[in-house]
Amino acid sequence: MGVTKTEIFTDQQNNLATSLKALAHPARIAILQYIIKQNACICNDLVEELGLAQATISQHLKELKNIGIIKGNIEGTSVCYCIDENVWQQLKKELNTFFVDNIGVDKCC
Amino acid sequence: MGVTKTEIFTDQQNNLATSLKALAHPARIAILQYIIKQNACICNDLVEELGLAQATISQHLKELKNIGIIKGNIEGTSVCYCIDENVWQQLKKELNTFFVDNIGVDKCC
DNA sequence: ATTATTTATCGTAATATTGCAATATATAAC
DNA sequence: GTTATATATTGCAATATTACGATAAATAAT
Repeated sequence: MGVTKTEIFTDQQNNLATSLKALAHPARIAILQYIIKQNACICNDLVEELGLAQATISQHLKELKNIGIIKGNIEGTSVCYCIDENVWQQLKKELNTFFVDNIGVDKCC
Repeated sequence: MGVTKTEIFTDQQNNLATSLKALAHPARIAILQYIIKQNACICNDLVEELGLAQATISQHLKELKNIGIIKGNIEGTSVCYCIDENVWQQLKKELNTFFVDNIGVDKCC
């Protein structure tokens, strides 16, 4: 086959997996780090900063937009991208819930 | 092409992306949640719990083992899997660093 | 109006991922 | 030794991802 069986998992599991998948690429991590450092940026900044083709950067931006973690404001001919604070904090919270502390040591059989 | 250009990113970016990719599948999230709930489990428990083929579960376990977040102790014919506490906490810490708090609101242009 | 700038989309090639049946391996039980 | 049990590996088909050139679309500058 080659297709994930989403129907056998919970919405929470599917959604978290989707969000993590969007972050799980070095270019997209680099994009987010750059946006955070600069507060905001346009696509072309990232093309110069990262050294990937414009089409490739645009595609990565689209994937980040799909999970809502960034949003873009049109400014003349360019688009200004920044972090969506609400989505960012929501994902941070979900990850904190997942990475619960009391796992307890030496519980392996 | 079709292959990630790892050489243009930092080790930190590549490593974080690799770890996140290992978590970014609903089956692997479900596996980790089950191990945490039960403290430990064997492959067959997961086959029954998740309803995926044994070969598929074994493959997912392998990917989780690859990033070190779980480890397996051989117990007779079965293998007992549990969370590797150190790797788990390390990843949690890296994610907390990434999800730094002071992003600041309304910084978009 | 024409030209430059910026981004998005389409098409395509290379590679990776997902899932499973079949099979191999390795220990336990008889 | 044979059989049962549990896991890993191999091979394969279906699908997804990554990257980029070419091109479209939309505004800005001249």
